[in-house]
Amino acid sequence: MGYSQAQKAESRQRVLETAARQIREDGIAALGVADCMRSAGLTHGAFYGHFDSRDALIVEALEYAVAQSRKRIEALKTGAGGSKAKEPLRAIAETFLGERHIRNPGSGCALCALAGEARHASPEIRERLTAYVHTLAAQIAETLADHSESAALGIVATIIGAVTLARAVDDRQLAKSILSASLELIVAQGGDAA
Amino acid sequence: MGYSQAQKAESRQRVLETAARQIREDGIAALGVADCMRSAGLTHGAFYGHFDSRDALIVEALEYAVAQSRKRIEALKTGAGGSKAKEPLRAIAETFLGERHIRNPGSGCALCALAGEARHASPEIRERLTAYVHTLAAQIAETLADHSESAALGIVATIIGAVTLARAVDDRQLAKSILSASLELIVAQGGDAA
DNA sequence: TGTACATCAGTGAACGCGCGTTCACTGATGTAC
DNA sequence: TGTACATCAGTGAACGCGCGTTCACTGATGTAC
Repeated sequence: MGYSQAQKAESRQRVLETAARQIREDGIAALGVADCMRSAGLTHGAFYGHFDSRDALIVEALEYAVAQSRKRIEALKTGAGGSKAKEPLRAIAETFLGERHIRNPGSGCALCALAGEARHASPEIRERLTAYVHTLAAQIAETLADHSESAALGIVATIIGAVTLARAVDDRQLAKSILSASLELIVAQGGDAA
Repeated sequence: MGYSQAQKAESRQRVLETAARQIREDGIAALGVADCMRSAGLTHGAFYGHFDSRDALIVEALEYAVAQSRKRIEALKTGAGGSKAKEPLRAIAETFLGERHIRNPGSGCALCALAGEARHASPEIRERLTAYVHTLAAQIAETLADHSESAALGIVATIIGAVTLARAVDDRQLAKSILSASLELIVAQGGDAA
């Protein structure tokens, strides 16, 4: 068939983004090399021209997803998009606990999607998710009146638990109740202009 | 070899308990029929004399684990063992967020162990975990001053998130911080004699 | 500018392995006489 | 009470399938002349 070098880079990027979506959507364990390549518009044989192994792809895909999440939260904090950043904690919590995020794990927060699986994952995966917990807690602490790292960790736990449960449960009404109750609990912690 | 009928029932129970432990410890996906049978002291061929399929075993094992959890929380609420039931919310939270529970998922709360995997599990599994979320929330609501179902759901989210994260993270100090911050957040919600 | 050829991204068949499931067989149990 | 035999829990080999990985091959790209 023949492909230029630029096309190879594009292919690789497509595989990476597909994997980053798939691991968040269906879990790390469910990511199949052939399936991922097919979704990226290639056949499975081409895979090893781009990545050393399935595990290597997964680590890179996770890094990609985590970096993406970091940027988005930073944007929420500073109120990007020209909007006010009056209540950054509320903005962050509403985004995490919002219907859009709950229904689209594939493009959402990697920690929310993978926290439950992390315990069974490789050291590389756990390491990167652990680093992201630190980042997320620090980002949230900055939005608190007292900048409390401890309070921020409690909020992170509530967010992860609420998102995980809302997605786990097969009852939409219950999911909504979990999310609104958790949002309330979080903003009450703010001590902010909330 | 030859076995009596009583021994068959014992074997079945042993397989069930082994499975209930293994799904909580390593996840549903990781449960292998051969592995589970070996852990129960049998060979894999005997499996289908006890259960229709791997999926049937998993559903039954989950039911077993959930029933066990329900009873334990009920005991904590009423302060079983002769001890006081003065601060049942604190007692429950401390048990869930305690080191012992974090380090022993195999004998702990099924929801804490499987919440993250539930999204990818069969409808039967999700159904049973959803029912357990209702139970757990109701049990916790009873310990709150205003019996608020909503506040209870926020607390459940925080518990699940804290336990999931503490187990996910590869940094023991961070895990401890998450747990103590979450405990504080929960008891502050109490409005109780906390 | 045109032609020959080396490169290499991608293809698709094949391999090895693990796992869920099946099945012919074994031998102690416990009933029938 | 003792013996013959049907039952059936458990054994272990085998099967089929899916998946990660390998590899010989294809054919467009882009360089050398």
